[in-house]
Amino acid sequence: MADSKGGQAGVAARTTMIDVANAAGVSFKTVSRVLNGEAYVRESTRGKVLEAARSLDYQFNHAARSLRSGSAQIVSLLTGNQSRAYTQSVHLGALQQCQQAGVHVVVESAAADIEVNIEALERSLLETAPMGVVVTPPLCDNAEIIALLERHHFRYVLISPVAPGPGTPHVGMDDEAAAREMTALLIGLGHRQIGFIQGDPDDPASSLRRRGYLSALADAHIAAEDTLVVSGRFDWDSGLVAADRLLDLDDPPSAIFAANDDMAAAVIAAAYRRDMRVPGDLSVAGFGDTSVASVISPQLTTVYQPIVDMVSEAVRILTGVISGADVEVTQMTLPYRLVERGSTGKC
Amino acid sequence: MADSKGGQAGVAARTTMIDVANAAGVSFKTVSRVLNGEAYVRESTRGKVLEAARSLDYQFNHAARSLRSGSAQIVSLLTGNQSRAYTQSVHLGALQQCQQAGVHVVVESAAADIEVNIEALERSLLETAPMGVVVTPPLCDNAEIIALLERHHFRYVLISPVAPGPGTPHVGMDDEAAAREMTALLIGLGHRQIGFIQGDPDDPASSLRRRGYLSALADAHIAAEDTLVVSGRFDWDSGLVAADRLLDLDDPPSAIFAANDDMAAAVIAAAYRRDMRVPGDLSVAGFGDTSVASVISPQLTTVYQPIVDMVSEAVRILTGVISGADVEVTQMTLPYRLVERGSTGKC
DNA sequence: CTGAAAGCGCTTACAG
DNA sequence: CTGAAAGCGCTTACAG
Repeated sequence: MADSKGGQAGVAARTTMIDVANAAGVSFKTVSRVLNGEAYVRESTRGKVLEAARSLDYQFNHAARSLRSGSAQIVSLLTGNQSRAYTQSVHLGALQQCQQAGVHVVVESAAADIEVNIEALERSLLETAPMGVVVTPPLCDNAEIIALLERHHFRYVLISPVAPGPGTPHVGMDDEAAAREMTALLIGLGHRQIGFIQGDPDDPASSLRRRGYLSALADAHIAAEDTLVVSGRFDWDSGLVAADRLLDLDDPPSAIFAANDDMAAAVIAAAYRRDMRVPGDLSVAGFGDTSVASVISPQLTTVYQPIVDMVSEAVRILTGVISGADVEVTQMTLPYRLVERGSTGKC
Repeated sequence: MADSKGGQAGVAARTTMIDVANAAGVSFKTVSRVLNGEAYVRESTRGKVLEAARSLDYQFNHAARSLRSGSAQIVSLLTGNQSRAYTQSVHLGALQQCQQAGVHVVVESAAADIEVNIEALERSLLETAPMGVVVTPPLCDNAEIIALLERHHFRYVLISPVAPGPGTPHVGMDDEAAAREMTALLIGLGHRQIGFIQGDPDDPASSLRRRGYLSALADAHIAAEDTLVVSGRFDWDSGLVAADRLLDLDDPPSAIFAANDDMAAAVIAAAYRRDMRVPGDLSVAGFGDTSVASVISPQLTTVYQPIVDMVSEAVRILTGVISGADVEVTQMTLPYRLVERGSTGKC
């Protein structure tokens, strides 16, 4: 009775900018300004609006925005030449979060030969006018791409960059710590002669993992031997070649740690071809916990890498203009996890 | 000069329902009716509107609809317990198409024990009120689920059902023909003693593939032997057991065709454990062309199954109310493709 | 079977 | 730094 305005009793009407404006004592236009991160809003006003939005549990209406603004919000996904499993995970993470934010995903895949395509990329980005760009490995460590993004003032978040500049928004995991921990696990099993297969020697992620490997050896006072570190290119074939190099050594390793699962799978294949048993004669560890890890024999001991979540968080940073926090969090390190399966055993 | 109405020259204004209405000579409300598939529209009117929409290349504005109607459009994804790779592909296909249609995806995963969960599923579906439901294997052949969907008049599309009722909307591929062709490939390589590893014997998809296998044998006048068909459960472990059963036969097969890639990977593992070479001593073929197929040694000869596309098409059927066609296409068979890699060779 | 009016929740200019 | 007005393209009742 007290409230005789329209609206059905019991049905909570959606909270709109107008409600937030009333609660904050400003016009709804000001609410719009704050929520869109526009300049020229007094700091105290901004605080009141954010506080009101939070206490009313205000949900932004993306449909209304895109109807009025006449253009869909877009997040661009810059992907390089990773494995199929990796790329699928990246797409999934982006799509999941974007659909929730009412944002569209546009995939810009850059081939290996960046130099040739950088102009096409620039044109496409300018045309698409994304509200943000997610840059995945190995592109996230490409100075030319970062420079391009900076030049045009695109907002962006890097996934798993090795050397992000100070303040550069990024989401990743601690590759070095993960590799160190995995190496320590092997050492704990009694292995002293541990081989490491990296990706391209100058691949950023790969070098972090190698660093972790070396530091675990140092921690255990095991001398690192150059011959025990060989290079692949992250694919299965190169992993096979690398494994053979290690197993052909005069003093071959009793355990091999590969910088990704595909190469680790190849190590197991190489062992079988030599009638070596895994883990009886050779322990094998991978990195990534991709789907291959659980469908090879024996199943692979590896590091779970939260790719879907990393990309998801990156999109959240890009799309989440309304954050309660005073300082927006734009750098995150997500937890990894060691997954011990059948491919590793005591020495 | 002739057109002095507002709007910037050169910038094509978006085509709206009003434009379509003018072109068709009806009110825009009628256009809305037609495009939403409402009843009570004269057939001739419907035709005119559809024709006008097509010739003007009208694009429906989802933002406007959800703003006005106050609720997001939702497609539900009913997924059972398939492999991780399969599920990821399903999600990807749905998300890709839904984002384009401005529709949200809600995932309803049903555990193996349907009976227990059917009520929860019903409640959730009623609450979500999706505009359509995509049902993936093995749920797509569950009579109880179909009955539930029919009872509440949900629109739905089945993915790869084995025995869809007449007129039941579904998207799939010809599993039987694919299996027949793969078996014929093995026969063409000189194999006569060919083992087959199915999933659960009563799994619908599995039985189609077995049928294809048997019919290829018949085509080649090769007598089928019961001992050469063994059952797994689609996972790696069961594939290993099944492979051992086949290889332990007095007259073991020279080739083994597994009903999915995971089990085929296990066959290769089983062969290595016996010091058999693949394909030298044993040819192995899989089904699916999932990511594992290219990261095992040797790489797997298999059947490419377009899961992402199948789900994508299913969503398109569910969301695409405006179809130019007079009769809406709700049944599709997508092409498969044999992928010959290193795991098969001459006998 | 078809139509005229109102309004969903925002952003876009424009004005102070 | 802040606000009042108009309108994006549809759907919802309601009326014929």
